[in-house]
Amino acid sequence: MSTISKKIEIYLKLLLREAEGNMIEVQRNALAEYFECVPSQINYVLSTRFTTDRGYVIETRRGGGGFVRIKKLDLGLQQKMGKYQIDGQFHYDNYDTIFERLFEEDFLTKRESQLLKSVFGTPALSHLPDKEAGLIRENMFREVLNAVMKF
Amino acid sequence: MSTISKKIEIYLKLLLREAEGNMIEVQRNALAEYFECVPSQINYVLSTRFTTDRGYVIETRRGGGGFVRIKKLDLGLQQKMGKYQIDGQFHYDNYDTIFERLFEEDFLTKRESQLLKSVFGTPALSHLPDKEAGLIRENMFREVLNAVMKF
DNA sequence: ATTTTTCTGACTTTTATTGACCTTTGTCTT
DNA sequence: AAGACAAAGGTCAATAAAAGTCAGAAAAAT
Repeated sequence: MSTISKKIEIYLKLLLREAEGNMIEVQRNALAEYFECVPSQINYVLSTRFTTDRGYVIETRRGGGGFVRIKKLDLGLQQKMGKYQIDGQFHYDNYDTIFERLFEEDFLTKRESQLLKSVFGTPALSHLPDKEAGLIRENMFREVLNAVMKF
Repeated sequence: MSTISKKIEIYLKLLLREAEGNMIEVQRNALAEYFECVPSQINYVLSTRFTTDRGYVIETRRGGGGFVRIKKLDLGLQQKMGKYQIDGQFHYDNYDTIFERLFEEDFLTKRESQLLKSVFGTPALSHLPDKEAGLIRENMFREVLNAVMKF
């Protein structure tokens, strides 16, 4: 039993496989017309099947010349990054080391790791209680991992 | 899909790169005719893409021999960012713009600016009061400038 | 019979395009 | 010098061309 959503999903994934650079651009309205559905169904498909945790990144633009861009991320990278993930119990206390390791493992360039070290460094957060600062660094580090995986 | 506005933007930036002294002079009507659009669309492009925020200065003159002059500012990093520091009120909405600008000005790579945008973004500091978050961003931004200057 | 998933449409927001009308500057006539 | 006209560019509001949101209906799955 194949629903329209399923068909759209399959179609988009086909396009993705055939595309250069794991990336495609479609127009929501055109796609909806092609599949004879309402435009918002495209959003439904995107939000249920092309989610971040499945390794997709969606970017869109409204207005004249608008588009929907779907990027498929490299899962291998995600896996390899997995070991850096903060999962509640664990938290880092030495981010300098982490960023250096990320550099050595080629996830970051030298400059990138320097930049991050300076942002995470003491002066910026020094006026906060240690615990608070630690929490903020954790949150920021999560964002960093996220960003790196999207490269 | 590319819009006319986008094409005009690209064209002007191309001219700028090839021009002496980071400055070009065009005629609004001629440009509009070349791109087969109404003259006021040129103003639209200028006001949405060649803004002060992005480091451009527009001067115009009406009447016979009128022109539109577009200057790309090429100040040092210090001067450019000094502007943001002087008014002090770094509005955090603006950090995206700042990092994009730093990328456009070749102080940061695309990736670096993406990284920084994600670190400065809402999620990382969302649990803090706005004022506190603003202060932290300011401090971190100072560190970023410092690091960039050492590159 | 419920719960979950899919589908739909009304309403919103963002970005781009167009055109009617306005202002400034330069030049030509008288 | 004044006025008329031409040759620029400016403004703003209306419209068009996208995509987003969200709640409720319908269909499918359990």
